[in-house]
Amino acid sequence: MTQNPDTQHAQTPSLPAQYLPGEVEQRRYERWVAGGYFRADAHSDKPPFTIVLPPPNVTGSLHVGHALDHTVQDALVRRKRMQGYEALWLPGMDHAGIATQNVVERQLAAQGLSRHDLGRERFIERVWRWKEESGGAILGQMRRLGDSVDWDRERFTMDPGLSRAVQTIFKRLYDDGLIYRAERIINWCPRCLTALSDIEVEHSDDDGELVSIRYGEGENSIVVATTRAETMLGDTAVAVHPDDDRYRHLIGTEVELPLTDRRIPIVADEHVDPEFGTGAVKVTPAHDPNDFEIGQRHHLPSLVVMDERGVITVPGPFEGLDRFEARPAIVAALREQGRIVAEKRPYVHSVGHCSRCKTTIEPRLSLQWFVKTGPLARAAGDAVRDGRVRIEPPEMAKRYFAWVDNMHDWCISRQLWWGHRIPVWYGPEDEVVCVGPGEEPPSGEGWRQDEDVLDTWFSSALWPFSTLGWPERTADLAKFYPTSVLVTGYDILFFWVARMMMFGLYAMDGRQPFDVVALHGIVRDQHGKKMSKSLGNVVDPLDWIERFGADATRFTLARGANPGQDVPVSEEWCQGSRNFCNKLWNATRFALMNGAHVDGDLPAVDELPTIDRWILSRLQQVTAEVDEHFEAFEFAKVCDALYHFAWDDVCDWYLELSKPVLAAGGRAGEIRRRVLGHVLDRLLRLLHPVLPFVTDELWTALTGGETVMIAAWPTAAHELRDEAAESEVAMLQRVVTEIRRFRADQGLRPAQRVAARLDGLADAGIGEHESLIRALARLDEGGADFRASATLAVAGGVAVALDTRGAIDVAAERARLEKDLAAVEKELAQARAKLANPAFVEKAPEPVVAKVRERLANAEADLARITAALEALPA
RNA sequence: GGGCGCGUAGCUCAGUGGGAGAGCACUCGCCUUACAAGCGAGGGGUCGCAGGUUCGAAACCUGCCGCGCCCACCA
Repeated sequence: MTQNPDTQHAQTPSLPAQYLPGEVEQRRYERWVAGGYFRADAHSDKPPFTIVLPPPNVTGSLHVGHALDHTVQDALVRRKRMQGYEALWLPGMDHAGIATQNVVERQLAAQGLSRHDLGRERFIERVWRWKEESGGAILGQMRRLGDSVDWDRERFTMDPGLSRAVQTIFKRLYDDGLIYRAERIINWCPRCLTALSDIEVEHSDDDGELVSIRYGEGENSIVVATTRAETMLGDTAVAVHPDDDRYRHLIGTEVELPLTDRRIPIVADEHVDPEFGTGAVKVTPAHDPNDFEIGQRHHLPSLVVMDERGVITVPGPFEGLDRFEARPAIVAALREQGRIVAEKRPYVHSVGHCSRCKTTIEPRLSLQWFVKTGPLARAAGDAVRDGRVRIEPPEMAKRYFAWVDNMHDWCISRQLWWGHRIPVWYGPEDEVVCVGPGEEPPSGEGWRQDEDVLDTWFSSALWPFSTLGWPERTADLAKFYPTSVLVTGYDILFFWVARMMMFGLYAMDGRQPFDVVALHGIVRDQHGKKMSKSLGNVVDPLDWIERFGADATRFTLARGANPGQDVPVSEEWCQGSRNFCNKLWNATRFALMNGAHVDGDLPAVDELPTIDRWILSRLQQVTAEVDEHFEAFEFAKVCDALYHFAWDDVCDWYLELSKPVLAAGGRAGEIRRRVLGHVLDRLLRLLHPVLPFVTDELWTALTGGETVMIAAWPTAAHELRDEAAESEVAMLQRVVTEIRRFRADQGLRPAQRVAARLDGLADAGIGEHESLIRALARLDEGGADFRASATLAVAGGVAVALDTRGAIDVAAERARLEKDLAAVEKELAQARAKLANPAFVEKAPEPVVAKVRERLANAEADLARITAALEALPA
């Protein structure tokens, strides 16, 4: 790193030349917490703005996806707080039943232990210890990210209060007939040894083989096709379509089931597709959901042929074999009997896997608890349909409807230990008593509580109101429900959002849990690939925070966050964000060194020079854009607008244009100091939601205020919009850029002073800025002795001539002019063609036509100017 | 099988009816006293393909090709 020691000196700036996030972030966060700025007051008069944090699982630490989620929420909350809302961001964590239990079981396994070695009570104690450890790590990460959550209201899904909420709603649903217990086919994980809900099953296309097996003998035999030969031991029928002529004569007869001593009926069922396979289906009601339905319709018995680990239990040669060992063994045995008619391999079909451990799901007949989703799901769909709840982006609503409108009953019992125990007691005479909170469970001989716990999403579904104190009628609930925005990834739309809707509407008497669902995408790597340990492209947010700062990390994520779209990130982009923070740092540092300050009102507009009116006008425009984009959850656009305003307008132009007047001092200098202070003040406020740390550090240094956190959010002042100033500065910028390009083309080094005369500035309306133009383009006053000239292209048909005293590189200049000429001629041809088209002139809106006319005029003027310049070039 | 989305510069993405953009990367020149984590200038795209609508299409419609995701009781 080259650094001129002389530049480090003199003014003894109070701020170092580089932004060093580490120390600043820690100090700032402690002050925010100590100042109580994160605390929300349920009794204030301010309008509420509420976000409940989607509770992270206590399974480890936060990943970069959480960092995105938190950044978005923090930005929303910080802005609303500045806007004067009573802003509550409520933090907490999820006990994450099966996921957490698996983590702890893996830890035990490493010591050669299983949960059964410890027993239920000691195992749960062990999980609680892990929860403290993991939870503590997560809280630390949230602080590092800068989350402005109300720590006094932190919740955990297994807190006593939230557990009461679980019991309360369970009891209420049970009494309303919306929770029931039944023997059904459920998704069973033979490794986790628990039932799973439909959405905890991931389907993938796996290779299998479809074998055709002849059941029965001779004329009355029938051939069935299956991918799961091992389940044939549990077959209790063969089904064919009632209209299938091939099999009509067999309906009502029985066939011998091979490898067993049983005979099974052939039944007719509409469900069978005559086109598929042989058109005859083996029916195994205990091991296939469709077959179960067929079995119900035809009163078939259900034979369970496997235990909970997927091991065959039918006495005989296959007993004790795992289901995947049994399959080839049974096929081999059948082949020996000459019963395998055809095999098709590989046959790709969809197979369900446990979302936690990837084990192949075994559909299994078992007695479980269910939520009857029909009425709840209908209400959840209607709330979105009638506009009470808005889903952003709206396209995602389609997915939501597709799901809530086709929802099966929800299996909520889990054969786990970590979670909310099902509040149901069974009596000695098979009595069933659902026990509400505060009620005494039945006691006495033979009574026992259900061993199972609830699906972890059952308690998550209560999160927007259980965290506010429900079922008590708390001040929090009155003030902060419904919550304002739910921010989460589209990947848990079904898992969580739909279920919060169902339970929220049910428990809160039809009041929705949130007004808006703002969905973001998944964080991916710089090539759009999903992050995974095996690809080695996982980003640890703490790593980035350490190296680039929390603000840079947040900015990188927010900058990629288009609604509902995945967010690609990379280390280089985070570096870029860090650089942006540093840019802000140095801009403010420059301003402070030059005496910029914030006090009182701005000078009257008519007293302001063009340059100030221009930057103030741009500021209003950006303020309006930022507000618009915030309201639309367009965080990428919020970041983009502020990035370009800060870097391009403020740093590259406004500060550069200000250097002469700041150096000169006087009244003009004083005005500039105040406007500069004002612009930075507002810019830092606008950036604060996304970049909380660096903006607070700079804003307090600039203004002497307490914290930018509670500074008022800027509103756009339309009276400060000034199109004349904007176009004047645009012209100035074009002239400066043209001269710089000429210099670059001519190989004139920046340090090389060039004496030159500028003509045409007054015609371009920027005559008063000549000295500024000279300063930015590094041109000295020219003498009379010009030997070469270059004429610069400028909009509006105005040419500004620049004559240099020294000889120029004629070839280079000619080449450039010829290139410009070609471009202008093309432009000219296009504009002429358009205007020559009567249909265009007639039908196109007037402003469009006017614009083309203007383009034509400009092009004509440019053509003349360039031609003249070419002719003026020495041969 | 059903549904959704995407295809724009080397990479990642904005742009939804009127002169092709940004960040990063790249080339050239610079320590020009806020910032080399910087400054200035520049190169680079028949907007997936083919039709259609329109005075005008990257944008709207249809089809095709390619990619991704979600859902599903495909024996």
